Amino acid sequence: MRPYHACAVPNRRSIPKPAARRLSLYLRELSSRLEAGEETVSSKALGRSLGLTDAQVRKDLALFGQFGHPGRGYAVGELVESLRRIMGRDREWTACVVGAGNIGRALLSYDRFQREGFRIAAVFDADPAAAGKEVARDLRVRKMSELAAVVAAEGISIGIIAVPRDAAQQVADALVAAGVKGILNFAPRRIEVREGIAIVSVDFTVALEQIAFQIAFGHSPSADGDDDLNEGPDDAEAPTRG
Amino acid sequence: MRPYHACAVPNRRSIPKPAARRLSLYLRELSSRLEAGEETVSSKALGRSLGLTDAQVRKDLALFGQFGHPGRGYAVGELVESLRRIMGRDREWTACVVGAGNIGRALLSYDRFQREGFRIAAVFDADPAAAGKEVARDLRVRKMSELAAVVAAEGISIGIIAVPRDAAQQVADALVAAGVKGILNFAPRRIEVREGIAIVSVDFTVALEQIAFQIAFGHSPSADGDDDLNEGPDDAEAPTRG
DNA sequence: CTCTGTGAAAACATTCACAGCG
DNA sequence: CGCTGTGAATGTTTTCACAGAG
Repeated sequence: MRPYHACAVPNRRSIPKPAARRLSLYLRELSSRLEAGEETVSSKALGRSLGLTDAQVRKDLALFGQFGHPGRGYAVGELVESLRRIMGRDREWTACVVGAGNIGRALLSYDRFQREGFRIAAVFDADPAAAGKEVARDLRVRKMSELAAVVAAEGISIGIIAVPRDAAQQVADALVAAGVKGILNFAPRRIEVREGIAIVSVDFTVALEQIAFQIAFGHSPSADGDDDLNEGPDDAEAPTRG
Repeated sequence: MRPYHACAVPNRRSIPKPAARRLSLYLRELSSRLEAGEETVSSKALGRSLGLTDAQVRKDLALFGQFGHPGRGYAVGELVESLRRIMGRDREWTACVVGAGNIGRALLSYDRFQREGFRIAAVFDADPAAAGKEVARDLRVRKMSELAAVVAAEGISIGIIAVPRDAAQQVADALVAAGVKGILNFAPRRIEVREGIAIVSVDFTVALEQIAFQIAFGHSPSADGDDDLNEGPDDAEAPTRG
């Protein structure tokens, strides 16, 4: 009896960064197929949907255990469950948004977060004039001075930065001091955090600029006519601080 | 006399994808230093600001020509100008947003696009009830049926997809048919376009999921305590279509 | 015969380390 | 000296190709 569907995390280290990003894609595609009633899927079919080779899919999944059934493929339900556990998606995450401007408010209205198990429990803004305003379903803007207390009280583990560039690092420091374990940054600059804090950045201007570059330069960077799905938001990890 | 500050594009191919992403970071940092009045900068200083090694910075810049002055560093003004030209940032780009929901509206209000030379000239929405509404400074929502005509009339070369998942591919096809050369996609799915069309995706849920994974897994993917700035939005290039 | 898991090979990207310019 | 540009060395990720399970 081999341990099919067994160990969730064999080595617990050395997950290639690109593979980590693709995990999200696998989970999404698999969830979609599960909903559609599919019971099994081959690495080839999965790869095709996502623009990846079958070998890539198998290597990635094999990082976490033996999920496949030779000759048959992967059991969709099983795999979804395993991936959810591996990625920490089997629990609810509580987050807060800092910055009640355009981006902050758009994120608060973004249903998908809620639906996917990311609950936004609080909004903060530095502008005293904004404090107290109801900015989304039963969420009032709070003062920055309340940050630490609210993070603790609500059990917030993820902070979302939606403030202007020049305030971003300061806000990040405050979030970390308040006890969050990860930060999603929308400000257009690099954020430094001490080791052990997860940080991922999403930068609209860089994204647009990449398009401009590709058009102006007349090529997809590297790999000419090749297909190429390059998943994953900008993420930054920096030790030189703290 | 060696051709300093000469050739803008030597090989015009084989720009490593990660390098292409870092170009945006260089330009941003350099612009900031230019504004601050700095005249020269070394690869080491530049790298330090961005969490990169000096060698990396030099390699990246050397892809496009000889910009540095041995013993002195890089002339900030010169380099900014060159990078802007290389990245196509020396001209204005005209874009349109499809989808007047939360994300679409937030993007329309995002001043930075305008300031950086990306002009959003039109908004479209499939909902007939939305048509005609003024959704941002002098921009009224247009019907999807007007897409092709408006793209042509306004000289729109970039389309921004801010519609729900299930409509995204269809919208992408319409944009390409209308003549845009690049697409920025905010819908949570992979978009396929024919070769020659630039596509970059930004996926909020994947971003959050990466944070959850890092926290749940208790590691930064690969490279343990190492510093690591991984710039760049998800981008997708797919040939298998059209 | 289909499809996985996985070593071995290839491709790709980063860092090192140094010659050479100013 | 300080600093660039770059070949050579190292490290990382992807692809290949095949043994073995069902």
